[in-house]
Amino acid sequence: MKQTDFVGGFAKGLKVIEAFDAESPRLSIADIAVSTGLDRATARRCLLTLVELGFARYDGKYFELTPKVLRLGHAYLAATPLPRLIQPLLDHLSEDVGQSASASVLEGTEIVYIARASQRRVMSINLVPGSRLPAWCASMGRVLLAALPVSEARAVLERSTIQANTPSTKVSIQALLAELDLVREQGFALVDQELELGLCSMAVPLLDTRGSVVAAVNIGAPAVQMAASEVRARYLAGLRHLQAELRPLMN
Amino acid sequence: MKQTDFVGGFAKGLKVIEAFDAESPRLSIADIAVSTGLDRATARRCLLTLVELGFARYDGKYFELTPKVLRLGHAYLAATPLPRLIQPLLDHLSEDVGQSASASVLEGTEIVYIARASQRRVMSINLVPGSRLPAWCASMGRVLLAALPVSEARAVLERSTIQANTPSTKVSIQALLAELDLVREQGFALVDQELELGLCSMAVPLLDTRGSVVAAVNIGAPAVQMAASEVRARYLAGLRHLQAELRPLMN
DNA sequence: CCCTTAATGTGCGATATATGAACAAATATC
DNA sequence: GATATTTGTTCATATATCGCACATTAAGGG
Repeated sequence: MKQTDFVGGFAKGLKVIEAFDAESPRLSIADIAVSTGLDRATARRCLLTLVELGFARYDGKYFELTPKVLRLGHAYLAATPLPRLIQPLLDHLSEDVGQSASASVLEGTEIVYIARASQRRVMSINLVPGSRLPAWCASMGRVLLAALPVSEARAVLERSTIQANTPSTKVSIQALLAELDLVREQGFALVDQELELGLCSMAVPLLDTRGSVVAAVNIGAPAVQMAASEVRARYLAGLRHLQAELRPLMN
Repeated sequence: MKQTDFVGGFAKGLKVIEAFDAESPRLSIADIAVSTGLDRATARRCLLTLVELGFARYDGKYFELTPKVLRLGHAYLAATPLPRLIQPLLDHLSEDVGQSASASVLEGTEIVYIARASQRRVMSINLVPGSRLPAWCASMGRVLLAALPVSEARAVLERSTIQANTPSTKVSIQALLAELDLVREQGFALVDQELELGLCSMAVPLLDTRGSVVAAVNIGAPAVQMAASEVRARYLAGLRHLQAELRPLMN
């Protein structure tokens, strides 16, 4: 790529949008300049541009994003075949088994939810398309990591911030790599309360017609109601069925 | 705003992202140039920038967005207090009544979903935060329009593309304005199969501590199970309760 | 209340970007 | 298979942006 094929102002503006998060929903010009590393003047121009376009509001002191930015994320969901194809299958599966079902893809060290059919909430946090979880401790993350060459999977794990969320959490890279071997061998991942107490989740990979892993799908169940072995017995068939249904549609 | 306080390259790049939608998930450089009105050279530079940043992929012919763009929309959901405050209340309400509950805000002529707790699917389309519906025919849209000065509400209606979705759909601006008067008077909107056959939905406005309408919340029910009058009898109290719970939190 | 410190706004030269035309390459049409 | 048409890429140049330094305003402290 040539130097002239890159629009710096665009890249900087996107960094500004990404600077807004839960810890800092309202940001001043100086805040943005610090967190993005941009010059204050540049940050200010990007912010005023966002305001002008209706993506942000300004009260003279602080900027905040408007719901219009959801348009951008939605452009992906509306435009990409995979989320649209998966959604009805997830709905069906979720209703069949009476538990929440989700689909996600790998993005760096995290999984990104691209579709979800939710039943009663089990997890402490609400998941919607666009939500992210660390790959190493999520069932779909394990499935997606297992699909990578071992060296790449290891590289992702080494870049991840690994910490024990519960007493059961596997935290050593060695243990996680061994787990990925197991996942690869059996064709599914079962995570029993490693992410959150009371949550047991099982995932399988989704393949396209060429056999490449394009996403993962999972079912989450309250661990108080059933043991991990029961989760496997009850939900594996449904997941495999969805896997088989989707495959011919993806090419 | 001064001329120099606007970053053209940023604005053009955002237009490029918005150019992707369900009808055109994969776009060539020329496609983008046409749909955005940008010069082909400029469109190309924006697209290559997106690829460089990981927001898009390029196979040498067509561009498509990657899940990374969900980051942008999610920046709003994570950063804005309203969606985060409403979500647990919606979960609770939804579970109580056994129907889906949602919250949305007005954006031009459309409502944008900012939070949702879904039960079994009633509507034909899947709704997630970021989804949009025309305001004039949705219960939350009616509530949000009713909160505007009449002249503004009329202006929005006149800009809207109004069409009969079902035999019950109110399509005349006059009828819709009368409906808004009723909504304003009774403090809620009840839409009985005007958007989609078999769907009945009721909404109330959400106010902040100063009494301004900041969003709307609704419950959707299958019309085959219950008449509109029953929807009102069963769900109004729950909606009002949520309304009262949220108000002191919004300032 | 004044002084200090920090944050925001502004003008300007250096630098990077947008433009449209020209060319090359690939498709479509006949 | 030759021609027309669309598409992608490159280039020179006019133009807009960037980042710095300075001016201005607001905030905090004694």
